[in-house]
Amino acid sequence: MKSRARNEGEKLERRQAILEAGLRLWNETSYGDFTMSAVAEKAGVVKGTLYLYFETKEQLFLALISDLLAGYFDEADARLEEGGRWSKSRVVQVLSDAFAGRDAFTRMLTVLGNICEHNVSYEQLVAFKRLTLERFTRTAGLLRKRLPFLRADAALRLVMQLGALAAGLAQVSYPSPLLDKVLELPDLRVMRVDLQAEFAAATAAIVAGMEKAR
Amino acid sequence: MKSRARNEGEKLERRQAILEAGLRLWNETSYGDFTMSAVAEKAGVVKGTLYLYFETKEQLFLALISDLLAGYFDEADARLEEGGRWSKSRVVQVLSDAFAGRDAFTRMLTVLGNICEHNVSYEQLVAFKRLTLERFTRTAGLLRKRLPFLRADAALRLVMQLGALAAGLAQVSYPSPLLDKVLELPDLRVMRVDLQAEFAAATAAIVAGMEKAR
Amino acid sequence: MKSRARNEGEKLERRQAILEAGLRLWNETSYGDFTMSAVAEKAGVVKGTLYLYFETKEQLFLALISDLLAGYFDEADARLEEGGRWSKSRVVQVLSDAFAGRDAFTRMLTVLGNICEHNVSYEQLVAFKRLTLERFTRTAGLLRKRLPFLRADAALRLVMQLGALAAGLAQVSYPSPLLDKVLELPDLRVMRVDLQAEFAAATAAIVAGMEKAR
Amino acid sequence: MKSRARNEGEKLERRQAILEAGLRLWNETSYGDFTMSAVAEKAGVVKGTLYLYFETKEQLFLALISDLLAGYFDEADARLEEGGRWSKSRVVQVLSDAFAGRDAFTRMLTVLGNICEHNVSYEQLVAFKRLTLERFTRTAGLLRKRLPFLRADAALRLVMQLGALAAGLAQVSYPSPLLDKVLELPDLRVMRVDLQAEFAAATAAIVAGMEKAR
DNA sequence: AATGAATGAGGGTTCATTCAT
DNA sequence: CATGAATGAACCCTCATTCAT
Repeated sequence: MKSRARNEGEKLERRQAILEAGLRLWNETSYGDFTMSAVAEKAGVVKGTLYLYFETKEQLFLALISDLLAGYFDEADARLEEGGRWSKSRVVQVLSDAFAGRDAFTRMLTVLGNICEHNVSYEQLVAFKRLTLERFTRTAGLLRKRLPFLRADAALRLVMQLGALAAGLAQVSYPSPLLDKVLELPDLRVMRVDLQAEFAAATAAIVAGMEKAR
Repeated sequence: MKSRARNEGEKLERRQAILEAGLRLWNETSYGDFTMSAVAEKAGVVKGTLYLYFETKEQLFLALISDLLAGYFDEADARLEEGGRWSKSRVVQVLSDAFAGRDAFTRMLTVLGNICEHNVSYEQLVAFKRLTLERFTRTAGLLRKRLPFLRADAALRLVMQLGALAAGLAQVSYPSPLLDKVLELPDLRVMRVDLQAEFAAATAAIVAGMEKAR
Repeated sequence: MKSRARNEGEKLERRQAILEAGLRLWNETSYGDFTMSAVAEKAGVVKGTLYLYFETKEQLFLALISDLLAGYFDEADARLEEGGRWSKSRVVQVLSDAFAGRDAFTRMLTVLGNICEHNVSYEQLVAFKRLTLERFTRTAGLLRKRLPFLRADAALRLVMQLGALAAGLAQVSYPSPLLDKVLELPDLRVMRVDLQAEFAAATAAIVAGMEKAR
Repeated sequence: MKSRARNEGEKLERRQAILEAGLRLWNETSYGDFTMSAVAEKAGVVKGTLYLYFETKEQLFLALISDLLAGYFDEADARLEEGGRWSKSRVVQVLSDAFAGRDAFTRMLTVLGNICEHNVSYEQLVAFKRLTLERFTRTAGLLRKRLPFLRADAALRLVMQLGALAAGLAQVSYPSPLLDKVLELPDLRVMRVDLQAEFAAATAAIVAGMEKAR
């Protein structure tokens, strides 16, 4: 990729191209193998170039996760704004459906904590947390429209709990090849977790419980 | 610690001493600083010695988490077996109380996924998953006694969901020093999570929801 | 600084502006932090532009040192040409006074050797050495007028020795922050060196010795 | 070099072997090419091994220079303790003779300042400065015996000034191949400096001057 | 059984320089 | 003439693991 990004727009494109390369890599490997060398290679770029667009590996990663986060909430929000009759189960469906095909996102939730511990600047972290909060808040607002029994603070809390739930389920839902083999043992098959299904079930329970609690 | 472990019993003791050293280290540092050198130093032993008792770093870590896991469930189970009147809220209380003072455990849930992906043998992983399943099952059984509306499969599912929830909440509950500073910003304070409280709330909702669904 | 230098004069001006920026930077940082990016930034210019005026970093540095060298000798020479009665001690005074406020110069002597070893062209080096020799010779001539016992070769030798002395003293006179702290230890305080004072003392001794040797 | 250093003595030997490799490298290259990879290669050892013996590159370098410093002063001191009649010129001779064959040492003086600025710990720097002061003091003591007109403080000052002189002369005495070619030009030949000769001349002058000043 | 010196492969990052625009 | 994105080579250093002792 020798062509140069000449203006602001092209710089953004290049940045995006790097992120896409990072995403492709992430889809193939675990965090341990997510190295800057590998990202550079995937992007057809030299390692140093990466540092023109991202100050550290962690910042790149944070940008990646920000995009994926936005992707999930964009879809969920869009569907929450659709018309028709709304029931609890439809809400649950929407929220869990939005995970479909977003393995990269959910797997990333898994390592998020570890990333934020190192090599990210205060400003970057603030920006990321603000972004997260913003999306949480927006979605919480939509949820209140669809689930009128929710109060404002309960709605935000619900989103945060669902986020944690998704992150936790992700931990066990994406077995490494080895774990995958392990879970083929008859007695262990029950430990297999289908993120979407389990998320839907737990979410349904939480929502139902919240309504009951009023 | 130059004395040699001459028999099986002494070997086990030494192994346990290493694990305790590892735990002490884990209480002081993050996964990034959890190096074999550091464990060895804490144990008053030399790096090579570690490999007489654990094939890899990950196996050591898995042993550590197994102990902590057992610790949590030992407490929860013991309290679930106590007498008196049982209500949903008492169950919830017991489950969330058992997290108190178990930061090492919850923090470890955070990195569990990443560990299991690398450098652990098939047998080790089988053993770990079997152990987990065993504890899950036992506790699920106790829960059925305390929450009679639960069916067998629902009880196990509940335990797994709660496990995921705890892991997910842990991700956001143990901020690094930097993140801690970030979360002092007034607008971001709401992103702070108290693992026990949030776990209790979500668990209550899930349990309530499950009862309703019958 | 987007305006273009259209003619020879403007090119020289721009070149000078870069050198001044380099000097400002040098006054703030050590050689390790003297990067082309930093120079460019200080000059309000882009990295590539630097290379329109200087072939390499070292050439830029050499130009900088040439200016500073000239500055020192301009002052010393001017004062050596003043009237009045001349004594050895007045000569010594003049030579050491000229260092006052020239930290940038003396600090640069410190790295001169390392620079000349790399990345400078034959022509550049010839030019620099000729410049140096020229200034040495001119000042040596003035010294002969003020210290009549000096012979021509002795005068030049004196200047060269004083140059070396200054360079050597500079090495120890500009402690890094860490070294500065080290030299606060009572027993090490004696290792602190005041360039001007020490230079004056040694110069006085050398001059006296040369007179005695006749 | 696969054999292992088994005990303290052998560790010291290995450490010494690394330093000797470093010295050999230093004799062939400039500081810019003095990399840990190169040292490792010269020592027939892997890069990581170096870090078993030295915490940083700079510490290794400091150890190297400490050895060379000791070497110079060992020789100078030994000769200053010899019997016979002592004159100023014999003292001067001894001090400048001790530089013979010590190019590595004098060249190192050249970069000393730059090294101490980075990546050396407080303790290391203190140790190095104490070592230096110790040798300075010891030699100053011997000088007083040989040059009875020297007072204690003057003797130490003399040593420090001679040190600076040597460092400064070294800067110009070890031309890179390119500079060497430059100094073949007839008009620049006079800029060539013979460290020993020039050091002797300046030292003679300083000593003479100090005597005169009493 | 215990040691700990040595390995080796790579980690992230920096920077002088180039060259397409 | 000026730009600045891209390069590429090297930098120092880390660490899980091995194996001679």
